Amino acid sequence: MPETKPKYYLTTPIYYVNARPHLGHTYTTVVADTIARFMRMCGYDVVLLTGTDEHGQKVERAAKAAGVTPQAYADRIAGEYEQLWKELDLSIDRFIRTTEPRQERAVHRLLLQAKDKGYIYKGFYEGQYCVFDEMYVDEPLPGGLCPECKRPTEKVREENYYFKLSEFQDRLLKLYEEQPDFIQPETRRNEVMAFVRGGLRDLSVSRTTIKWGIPWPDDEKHVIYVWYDALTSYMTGIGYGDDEVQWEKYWPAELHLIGKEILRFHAVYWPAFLMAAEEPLPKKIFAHGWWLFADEKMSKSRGNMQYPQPIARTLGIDALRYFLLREMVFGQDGNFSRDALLTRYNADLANGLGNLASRIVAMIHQYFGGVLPPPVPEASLSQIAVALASKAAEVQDVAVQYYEEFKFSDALESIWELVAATDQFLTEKKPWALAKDPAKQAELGEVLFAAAQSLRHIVALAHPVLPHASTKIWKQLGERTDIASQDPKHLAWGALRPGTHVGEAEQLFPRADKKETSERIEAMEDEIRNPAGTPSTAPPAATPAAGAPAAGAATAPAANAKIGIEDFSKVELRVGLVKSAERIPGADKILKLMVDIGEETRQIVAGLAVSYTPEELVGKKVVVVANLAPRKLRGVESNGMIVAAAVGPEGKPVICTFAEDVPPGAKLK
RNA sequence: GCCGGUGUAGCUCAGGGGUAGAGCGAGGGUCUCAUAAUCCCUAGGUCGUGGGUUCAAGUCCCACCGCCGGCACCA
Repeated sequence: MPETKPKYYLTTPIYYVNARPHLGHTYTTVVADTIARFMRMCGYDVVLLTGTDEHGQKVERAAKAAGVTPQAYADRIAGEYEQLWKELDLSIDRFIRTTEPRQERAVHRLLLQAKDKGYIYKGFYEGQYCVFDEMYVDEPLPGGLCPECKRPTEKVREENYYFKLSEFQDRLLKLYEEQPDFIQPETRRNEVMAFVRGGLRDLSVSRTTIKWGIPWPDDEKHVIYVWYDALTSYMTGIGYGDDEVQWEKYWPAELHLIGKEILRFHAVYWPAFLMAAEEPLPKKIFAHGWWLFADEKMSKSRGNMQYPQPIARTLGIDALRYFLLREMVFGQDGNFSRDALLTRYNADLANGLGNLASRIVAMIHQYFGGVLPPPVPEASLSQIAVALASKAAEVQDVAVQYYEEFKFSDALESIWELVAATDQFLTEKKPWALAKDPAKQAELGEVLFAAAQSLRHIVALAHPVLPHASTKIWKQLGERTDIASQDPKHLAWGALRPGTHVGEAEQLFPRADKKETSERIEAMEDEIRNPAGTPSTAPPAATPAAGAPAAGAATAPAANAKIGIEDFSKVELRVGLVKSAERIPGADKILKLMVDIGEETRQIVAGLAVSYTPEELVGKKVVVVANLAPRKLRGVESNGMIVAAAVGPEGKPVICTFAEDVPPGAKLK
């Protein structure tokens, strides 16, 4: 027994808890999970770490806005992360929270190691400070404006501890040169090198303006800089300062997977911190790109936050994973759209893999009573089966190579070449025709065996990306072995065992009606973005064209909590008279209404089309939520909401109207 | 502003001196085992613009335009 499995330690970022987990976090973690699964299949002893970074100014402030303690706030968001990873069934081995006691011990230890070597000193930070954003501003022009909020800045002098980053310039450059793949992709490496060549200033690694953090050892006025804290958690998570055996075994990390926005911290500060403490350096930092939405970065202020749950719950976890890995070239930015998601889903998963599995399994049932036909002796493989077998071998090599290079989209593309080749193979060999001729039973068996074999290759190779669907198909083929322990480099053609019973054909990826599914996903997203009963925290109509709550948006609502009259009075309800109503092209559930609410006529988009025709609504008196922040639905701006009862299992809307005549604009209380 | 990248079929992109490619979408046809799935055929695109080098340029050089990223303490 090989007890000396090589180890492979990889990390996602330790996510900052000032935001709820969204598609971006999900992407990184899904990539990490895919690599972890692949490496496990290849025989590595894999540890995948993720976690939450819970200290710092922004958390302190968000907690204050939510009216809870920072710890309570962090607990809530950290819980959301843990719950999401669980829902997505990610193979996470360790979860670290920076507010755990072991983290403080670890951070102190790493810091003191650096301090003992003389890399930490006390100094003064002096510069223009923005009180509102609580941050120092570059280019300390006295009286200059804050680039973030455009408010005047003040000159501030703060006592800080410093890290002698300036001493590491040469050592860092040497690292990047000697280990060219330390930073990937290459453009990122170039950026970092240019940055480091430009000279490094010492880094202040403590703050006195914040309370929420790990206290400086023996100087309680100071709190340790969040990045020093967060980066150290990669070590804490595997036992640094806590479990020496684990620590010795797994450190250094083979891979830190990050988003490009936090590259510098990982590629410059982190190795410097480790050099200072004389600890081994991680092997590789890989910075991936962002998901863009209509070419915009996802952000709360743009109101285009995208969450993974609606996709996972409508199309399945594997479909979400497939899309994320197939659509984005790893390392570059990618565009997310629901349309692209559904196109990929239908084309590749439903029509492609799902249909292929279904036709093969169905034919084995139909023609062989569900018992896998006997294998083909190598020598008698027909020409076409030989071609298919060699295609499978080729795809295997290519896909493995791509996985190793983290080129997931290429890996999947090549695996899908085998899907297409197998479909072609069936089209050419026509097993349904062979089945009609009793003399061709053996040939029929060969064809189906070869097709089943090819499918086995496909799902084994796709397993890191599609862990659930691949396992189901694996079992449908009568495999008793564990797909997760197949070595993708050594898949044997002909390894299927004949005579075993194949499972029932199951539709793993039912074709999705684009329009209907898209609307379902959108509705679920709205629900996550603006959970029912959450008063919008956005200032009334202050932000243009955005429906997302502003600061403190991470506030999750306490479910069904009682509210006081003062909360209710925040909602402005008015009588509205529907002046006109029309359908919106491409949307069959919502209508665009013009509603007279007294002093003005508002454009409101309402989800009433399933219950009412536009004609029915015109002239109706309705209840309007008048002070709702504007938002866009299907590209059409909506400035308010029509109150309606949700009836029946589908929640069909029934509008609320008045028994007696009321003037438009009258307030409800 | 400086540095780097990028601009190719409706969409996403590959191709880096020698008669323009793939996937998806769309149109037509085919089979019927299968999820109205599969398979086959159909893209004539000034390869951002203008110069240049060359027998020959998406492919090399120069300039310009558009877009993206980086240019330190924001996770």
